[in-house]
Amino acid sequence: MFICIVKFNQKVKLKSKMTEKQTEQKILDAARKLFTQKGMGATRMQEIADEAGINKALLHYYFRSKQKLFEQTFQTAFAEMRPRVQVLLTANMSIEERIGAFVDEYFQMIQKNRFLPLFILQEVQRDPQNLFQLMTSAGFNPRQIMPVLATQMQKTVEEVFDMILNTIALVVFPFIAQPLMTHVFFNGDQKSYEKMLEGRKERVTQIILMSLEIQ
Amino acid sequence: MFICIVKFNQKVKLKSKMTEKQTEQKILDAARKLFTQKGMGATRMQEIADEAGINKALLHYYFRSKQKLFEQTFQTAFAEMRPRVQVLLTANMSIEERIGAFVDEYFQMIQKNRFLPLFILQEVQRDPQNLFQLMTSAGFNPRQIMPVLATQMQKTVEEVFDMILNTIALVVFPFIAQPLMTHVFFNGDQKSYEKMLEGRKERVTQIILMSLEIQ
DNA sequence: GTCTATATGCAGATAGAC
DNA sequence: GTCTATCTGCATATAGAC
Repeated sequence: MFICIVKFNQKVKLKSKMTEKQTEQKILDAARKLFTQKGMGATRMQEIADEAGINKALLHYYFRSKQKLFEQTFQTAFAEMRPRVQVLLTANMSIEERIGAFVDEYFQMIQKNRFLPLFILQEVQRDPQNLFQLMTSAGFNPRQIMPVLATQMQKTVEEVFDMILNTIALVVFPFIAQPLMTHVFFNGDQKSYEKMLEGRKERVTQIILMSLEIQ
Repeated sequence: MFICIVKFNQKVKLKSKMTEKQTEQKILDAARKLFTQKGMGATRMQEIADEAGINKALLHYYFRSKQKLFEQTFQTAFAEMRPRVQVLLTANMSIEERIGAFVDEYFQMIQKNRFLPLFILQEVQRDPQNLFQLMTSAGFNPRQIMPVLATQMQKTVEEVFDMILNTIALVVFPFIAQPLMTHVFFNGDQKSYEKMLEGRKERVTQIILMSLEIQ
């Protein structure tokens, strides 16, 4: 009798655990897709359920509330972009190579998460406290890199900050403005827009390197 | 008797017309402030009413629906940024001066409408068709400037497009990313961030002019 | 774990008094 | 024109069967 119960429990636990993982992941994928595309405020739980191919009630079973689902989704997304940025800025290369590599990696990351930047900017507007808290608990804190880079590059902190700002602006903006640019300048033809951006990675790197010689 | 009625009507009309203008303007100001800060989806009619110091029902009296209020608000905001951009690109100056003037004017415009860019980018995501229609009916169509500029500057259309994209990115991005940048790099101190941006107008102009000599 | 059915609350919109 | 009170619908969240 005792053995029987144990076996039963094990079986159930095993099965349920696998299903759990699958369903949970499906939900997170769906949530991420929709949250990043439309922002938290405009995304409906029903849409997430449909996208995940499950029932609305299951969302609450797994994540209790929309807010909690959002936080978990965001933390995952945010964790993905954290290590790359940091590692590159402390890698063992010349400044020029590191800038090139940084632009390169940053470009790739944004390309894989096209909606992430606008999503973050949106959420910062909507609920700054919440987002900053999430950032902190995700271990995102690139503040300290500025003085380190400054001494390594023999530049002032102001110049380094300017460089970082310019780099991010030139890399990120084409993606967040893509639908607008496509419509305004290419009559809605996305292919033309993307063709126009070919080789942009190299051009941006060149611009950043040149900008360092201005002062 | 007849005269009496006329006088009465005139008086009422006069009074109501003045009130109308005041109230309507108060609503539009409140709506613009909130829509541009939080986007249409996250802004509540109640919030707009509170901000305008009037009742929720009055919003519907003046603008029938939230959608209509939004459209009217947006058209006003959009009309403000249209003429500046166009005029500058056809002004009678050297290319260098025109780029400097363009950056200058664009900077000032964004500074006066800090939330407009992110607002536009958000709405493009949320409802592209609607926004593009509003843009068209606001007379915004800078597409034709690219080939004109290209011949004047003796550059390819691709190079001109790149220049425009870079300019907008470098000017606009610091504003849309301001809350994030302020928090991440300046520990929430907005003054420090803005101090860091001093003289940015000139630096951006320099970068753009230098970038033209790359190819 | 997953579903259907339902409760709860809120936001947009309307009715009607003044 | 402006208000209070109310309707309607939708979105989050819960209860409970399987």
